[in-house]
Amino acid sequence: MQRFKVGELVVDAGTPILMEGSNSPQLFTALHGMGLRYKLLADGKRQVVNMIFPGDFIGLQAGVMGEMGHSVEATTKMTLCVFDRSEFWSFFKERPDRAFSLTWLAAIEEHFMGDALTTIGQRTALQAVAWALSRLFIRADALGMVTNGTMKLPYIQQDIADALGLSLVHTNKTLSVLRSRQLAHWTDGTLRVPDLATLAEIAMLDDLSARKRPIM
Amino acid sequence: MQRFKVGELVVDAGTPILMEGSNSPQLFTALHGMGLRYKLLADGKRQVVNMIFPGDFIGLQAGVMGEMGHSVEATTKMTLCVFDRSEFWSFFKERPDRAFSLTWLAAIEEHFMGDALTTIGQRTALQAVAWALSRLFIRADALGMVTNGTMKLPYIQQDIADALGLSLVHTNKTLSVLRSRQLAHWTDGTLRVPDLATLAEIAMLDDLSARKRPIM
DNA sequence: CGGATCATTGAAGTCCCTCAAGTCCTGTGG
DNA sequence: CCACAGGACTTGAGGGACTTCAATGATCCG
Repeated sequence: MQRFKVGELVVDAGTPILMEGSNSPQLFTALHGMGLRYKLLADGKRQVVNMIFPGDFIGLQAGVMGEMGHSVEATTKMTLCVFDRSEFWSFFKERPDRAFSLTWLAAIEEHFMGDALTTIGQRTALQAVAWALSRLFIRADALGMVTNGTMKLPYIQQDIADALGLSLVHTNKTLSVLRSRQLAHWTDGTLRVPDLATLAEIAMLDDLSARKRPIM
Repeated sequence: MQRFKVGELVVDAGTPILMEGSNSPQLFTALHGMGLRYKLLADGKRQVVNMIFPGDFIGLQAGVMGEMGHSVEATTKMTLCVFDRSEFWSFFKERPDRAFSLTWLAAIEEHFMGDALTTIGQRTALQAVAWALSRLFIRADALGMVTNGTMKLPYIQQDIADALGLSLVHTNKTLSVLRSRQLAHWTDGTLRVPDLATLAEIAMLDDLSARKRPIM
């Protein structure tokens, strides 16, 4: 990958990285920090499409379709590995193994979004929040970001609300239910999950293992 | 592609094609007919993830991850082009251009699902139904399946309801609103859209053009 | 100290869901 | 040929999960 790497980029929390509809000349891999993918509607409503963890590839749609379907923003300070979009094609020709990995990543993303769709469409608020926290926790655990059953979760309640299609108020109340049931304590940017099995059961999550991901 | 093509398959309406969690040895491209991608929840709820049109590739997730994230079912009689999953990798090595197309398709799918997520999460029932019908109509138009402002739409109301996370009853009532406003008449498997611009405006759809798609 | 952001809580309202009938159509079998 | 069952669509009524409105407290910062 070094051949295609242009450099590294460090951005502050809150920095926009890619804009929906844009055709960025640069693609990224998140090295440190966390971010947010989201779409904005004409009336100002926001749908959070996904959370970005270290290792995530950013800009696949721009690379292959020439246009992003969502915006990307840093939630914490992030450092990004920068690639040149113009090298994208030669990448496919010269490194079929890496091209395969890229497609794999795209498939994982599609898989996740089908799951998210099911959550928003079919799960209740309690199930949905439990689902979101479970997924985040499992993902973080696979990355070694969990110690003593706790992890850094640097988002605000509005982010989760926008991810689940719920109002901020109801998200808050739902979180407090999970807290009172001793299933998930998320305060001050730290999430503690004492009983993942029960949380996942509420979420109707059938697979507690993290999906294997290729790294770009 | 002929090299990888194993044969053709004709299935009746209602036939399951791929199952969630399965690792099918075969991948498909839809040649004729229409289908449905969906996920089932433990409590029996169903989320329709996408509608399948002629030209759609089926089984990418199985091809690359070894496991489908959703089930696929034929809604009408379908004829499928069958590929061998075991050839998938050599495909990437020998035909980087086609591999690129495949990734492109995956990106399009991801793009669509982000849009769908936004619909279910943020749009009202009326906007959501308008969005769904607009998308279907635009997609069909791009495939030449629209004549005189009408197209075949061989789904039932429950399918759309499950796609939008709405109840059947409310979907029905919302459809009748669009009908009374002369914006979309969908009866007997035929959809007529006399005023796409207005329908799309209700849906807060900003792009009336169909996305260019590579064919596998 | 004023302003901004975020979390929290109570109260009122509404969009949508569930329940319940009833119609229409098709296919099936006596 | 008619009775019956099943599936899809339709419509009304009531209830509930969630939204919106509103106010408060906590924390941080220039």
